Amino acid sequence: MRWNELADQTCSVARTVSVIGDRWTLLVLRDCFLRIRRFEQFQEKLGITRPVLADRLAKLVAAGVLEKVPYQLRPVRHEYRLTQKGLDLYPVLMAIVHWGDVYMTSEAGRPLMHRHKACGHLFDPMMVCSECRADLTARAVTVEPGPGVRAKPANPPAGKAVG
Amino acid sequence: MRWNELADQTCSVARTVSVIGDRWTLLVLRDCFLRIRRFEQFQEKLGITRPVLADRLAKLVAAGVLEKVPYQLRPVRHEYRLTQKGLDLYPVLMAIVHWGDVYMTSEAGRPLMHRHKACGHLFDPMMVCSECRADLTARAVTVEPGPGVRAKPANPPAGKAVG
DNA sequence: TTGACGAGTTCCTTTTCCAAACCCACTCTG
DNA sequence: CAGAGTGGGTTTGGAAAAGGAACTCGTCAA
Repeated sequence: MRWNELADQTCSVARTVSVIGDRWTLLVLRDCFLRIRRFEQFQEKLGITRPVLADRLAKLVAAGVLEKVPYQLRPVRHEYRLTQKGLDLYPVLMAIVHWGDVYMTSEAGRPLMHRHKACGHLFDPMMVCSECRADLTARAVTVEPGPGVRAKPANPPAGKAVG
Repeated sequence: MRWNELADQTCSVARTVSVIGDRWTLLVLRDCFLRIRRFEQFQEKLGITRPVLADRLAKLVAAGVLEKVPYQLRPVRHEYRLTQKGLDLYPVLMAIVHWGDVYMTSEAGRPLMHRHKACGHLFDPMMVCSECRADLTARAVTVEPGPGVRAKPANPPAGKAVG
């Protein structure tokens, strides 16, 4: 299966992975959330090669995750900003950061802390059920087919998730 | 930067990406959460080639995300199960699924629905602040250096996240 | 008119990935 | 007990992607 076939699958994970399922793309997005916006900044901070960076940025723009905004004319220069679609990837990035903080941190401790402006506290991200707001775990969830199940269901018709 | 250098970075995203930042790995994990456990099942459901599947499973086992458990002897056969470390990737997968449901779903609707056993409702996953339990957005969070900032800080010393 | 800057391209080498086929231990069937 | 079947992988080359360094293209400033 090639990258472009992924997007055609009847599975939200496959479709999302077709956009962000690449190591460099995820690192570029991390930097976007840390307010990096310009080609040279990305290149220096990431240590990514220029051709790969140009390719990833173009793909993210094509996917509607970033937009290219001119910040000066003569010569025209652009910066890359997260769109709302891109901002909505925040939970994905935060979930990744949190897992890394828990399982991949050196003895020195986590490299970055997060503070919630609204309540003022340092916090960890938590995933909860939208209906009852209880903490979510894999074992507490079952899956059911939705209206979009069709053709080649990469997902099974039904069943518990994990056991 | 090569894959193995990623894990050495002072950044939880980079470290996590060194484990799961690969399209096949994410799809394998998706299937793990859907209770797929055996080599042949993964291979058939994913359409992944055998060498790549063997490689990804071995890496996930090495990373402690999956464990190889014998389910029969003579001939000995193993299945791959999520460890606690692997189960804790659930928020990452759910965040990915949710974003795909919102932005990548065809007109037919989402392919899979999730039901929370505890409350009985179909739900969406939400990310909230562990301290005040309010919904989290990128704009509501600032980052600060933690104790693990050192050497080559791939993260800036401080600053708001997005604005 | 030479340099510098920002944002990319081009070109070539090295890795990594993929597809099909092959292998191996063991069991079952005739 | 020969041959086929099963589960779980390797081996082997060709295709795609990543890495590295240099080059291009407007524009301005010295």
